[in-house]
Amino acid sequence: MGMTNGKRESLSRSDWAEAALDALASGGLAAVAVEPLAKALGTTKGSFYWHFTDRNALLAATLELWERRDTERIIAGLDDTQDAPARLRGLLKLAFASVGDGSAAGAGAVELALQASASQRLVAETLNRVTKRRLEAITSLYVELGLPAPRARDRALLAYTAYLGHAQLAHATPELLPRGRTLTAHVEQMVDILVVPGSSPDTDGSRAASTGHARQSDAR
Amino acid sequence: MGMTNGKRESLSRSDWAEAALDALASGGLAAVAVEPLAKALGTTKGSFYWHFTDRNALLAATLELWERRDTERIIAGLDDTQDAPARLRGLLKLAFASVGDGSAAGAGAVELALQASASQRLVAETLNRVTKRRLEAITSLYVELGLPAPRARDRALLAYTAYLGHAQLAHATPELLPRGRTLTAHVEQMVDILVVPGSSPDTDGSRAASTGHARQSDAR
DNA sequence: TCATCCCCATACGCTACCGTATGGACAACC
DNA sequence: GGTTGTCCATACGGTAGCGTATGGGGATGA
Repeated sequence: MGMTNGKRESLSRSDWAEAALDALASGGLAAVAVEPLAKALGTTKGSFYWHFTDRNALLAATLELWERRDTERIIAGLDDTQDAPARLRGLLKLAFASVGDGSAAGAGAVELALQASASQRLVAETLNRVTKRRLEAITSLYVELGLPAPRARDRALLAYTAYLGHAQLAHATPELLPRGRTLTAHVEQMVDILVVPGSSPDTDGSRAASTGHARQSDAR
Repeated sequence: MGMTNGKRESLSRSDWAEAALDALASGGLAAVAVEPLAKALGTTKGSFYWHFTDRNALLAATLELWERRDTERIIAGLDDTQDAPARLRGLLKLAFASVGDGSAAGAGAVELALQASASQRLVAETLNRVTKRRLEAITSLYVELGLPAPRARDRALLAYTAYLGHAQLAHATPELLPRGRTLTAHVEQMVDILVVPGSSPDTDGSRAASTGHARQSDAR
């Protein structure tokens, strides 16, 4: 009971949830299906319906797993040792970069799948919680930057909105995004535009941040 | 042959495509299914398989219908009588607004459905064409604003990215978006940030727009 | 050694959808 | 008024997935 190691012993509830999360990331919500997952795990439905009552139960477990990890991730992503502008820049750059450089399914795959299936109540609810949490985190960073609360909220919305759209583009039409160095330059530029502090453009010089976007020179 | 009026005569190919487009907008790609559509049209599969060889053929017709309309729409959306900044602002505001004020499925419903199903080759291809076309249109507007080509492209990407993300938010988690007047204000602000020309912050005074972002126009 | 319980395999029925086959209703035309 | 062609209804077989039922293997404890 509670063996979380995955040799080839008997499967556990979380093994199924893990596999379901993978399937969700790569095949969308429809891929979270009992029989295909059983095949992928090298077992049969018999196993599944012992651990779960329902496909819906699996879905719930999967969503919870994702939500928990995401919450941890967002907390870990905020490096307390830096000041507000650096943290904001870092967070945004990390988010935009994690989307997937153009080829393989990046970190945002799950959220895109969920976004697409927001008609499901369970999905909609977790999505709401996660999005709310993220928006609050970004908003508070903008507040630390000196923006008044409502404006900070607006900026956070814009930033998150850009993140979502970027993930969409990277997933659906990667050919239309720049690649390689040009991509990172583009991300850098977006972050620049999204961050623009109210007054001081660069508080500390310690950060080598905004590498050399200055001119966006490279014509490629 | 070619009767496009929709009394209760015999159905035509485009009747099916039309219905499929509706289904696509409201129920996603999975809703473009023969038997359900037949039920919705008050007929049976027999009719469908007379007009189409395949479900795939229906999909192709539906995508083509959408693409054609979208192309017309984007052309119509660009009002030639105005100058570049006004056209850009108008286009963006129209796009952001058409997303759906928060309740019913707005104009962007189809694209979101397609975005979610970009694994399908047919979908990916049309999506590519449409996105490419849109990006080019936005880019050329930024060029008219005086930006050099590569920067214009970057700004266009950011703007389109914001549009996509906004549509996502409006569709999946509308509760997290402001509503009513606050929403329009937010859109206005986003457009302000997205438009910021390289040099002249406000070419024409006719626009009462830019609510108050006045400063923080990036030096450079 | 035998009973018990955990974990899984197999077989079954059910639903939803695809695509095919076939036969008609109905109008147009000769 | 029979023929032809258009358009649709119905019936059939096939696949994929859900959920249930039932039985069995294997460890564990008495």
